[in-house]
Amino acid sequence: MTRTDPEALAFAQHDHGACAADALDYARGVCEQQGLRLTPVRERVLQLLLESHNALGAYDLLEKLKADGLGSQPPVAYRALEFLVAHGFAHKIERLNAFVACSRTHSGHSPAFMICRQCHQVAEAHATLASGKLGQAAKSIGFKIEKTVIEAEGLCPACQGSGA
Amino acid sequence: MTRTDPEALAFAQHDHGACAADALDYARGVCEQQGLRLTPVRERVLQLLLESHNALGAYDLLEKLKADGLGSQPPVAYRALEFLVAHGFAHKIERLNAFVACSRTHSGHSPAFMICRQCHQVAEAHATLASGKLGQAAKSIGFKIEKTVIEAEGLCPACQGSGA
DNA sequence: TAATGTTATGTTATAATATTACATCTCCAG
DNA sequence: CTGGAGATGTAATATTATAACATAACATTA
Ligand SMILES: [Zn+2]
Ligand SMILES: [Zn+2]
Ligand SMILES: [Zn+2]
Ligand SMILES: [Zn+2]
Repeated sequence: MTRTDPEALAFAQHDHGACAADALDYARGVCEQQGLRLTPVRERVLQLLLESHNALGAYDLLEKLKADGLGSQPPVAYRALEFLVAHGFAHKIERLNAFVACSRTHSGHSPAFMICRQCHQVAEAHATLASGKLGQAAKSIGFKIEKTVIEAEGLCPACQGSGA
Repeated sequence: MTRTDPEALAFAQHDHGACAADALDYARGVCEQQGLRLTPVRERVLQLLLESHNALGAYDLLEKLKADGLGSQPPVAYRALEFLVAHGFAHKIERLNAFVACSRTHSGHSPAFMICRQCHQVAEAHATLASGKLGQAAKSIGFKIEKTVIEAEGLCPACQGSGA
């Protein structure tokens, strides 16, 4: 339940076992508090997402669920993802049509992502779009922003070193 | 070839006939200058995108191409779109898996979009992500941004009025 | 002009992503 | 218990996208 909240964790050296365990504990705690049901399928999908900082497609997850004896048809994966995304435990990366576990503790945050095109890791940062250039443009013309997709693609520090 | 460059044109009242005609002329000029081939299929797809400020899916376009006797299989549409996107005459809206014509004159710009969830119009603005919060985070951790996806979803001014 | 290489198009097939619809099961409130 | 709500299982299908290969159009130059 008590998690640190660094920017771009995925590209920093860190104890990922603890990183994943903390995130899972945090999700369990939030669900308990809010009366949400972190069912076996949902929890397993979150665990799978937490295994790395890479984005996983619904069908990648589905294969692993199947291996666990937990449903093998697309809706099983999509429904679990829908729950996780709706409650902020995971995010969809639109650029990749794939999903990552959330690495933050705030609920109701608007995340931004850095996607490494080489190692495919995805780091999450917090974006305050409303304050940026687009936010200003939106305000000035009267567009009411409800949700944002902010994804940067490029090379992570490690991959820049290794002859990219 | 000489186009004005307002922010969020789609949500402002404007002479859309001229808007589309100018964009097409502009694309023709750029192609001539740069030795790019704006072939019939490519030009037709651009025209179709320019007919409105709504995003069109590849299969929407394909139907219209078929009606024109211009190829009816997915690769025809996807290849034309690939050309248009590569040269900055169109953009993909990742959130919608659909495409819009570019409404700007700069080449090499990094666009941002406002998508109205009600009327489905898409307005383009110019985003300088590198200068915003995410840009700072990227710089501080050494992530090298090559491309950005910035899309805001919400309600345009007109749709806020009409009981949304 | 004819030969050649290159780019664009046409076409078939298939992959990858996502949703609809409906039957069944589980859990809890009453 | 029993009814209702939410979650899961499953089949079928829709939507988006690409791979692979054949042909056509166009340019260069012999
Ligand atoms: Zn980690
Ligand atoms: Zn990387
Ligand atoms: Zn217009
Ligand atoms: Zn609108």
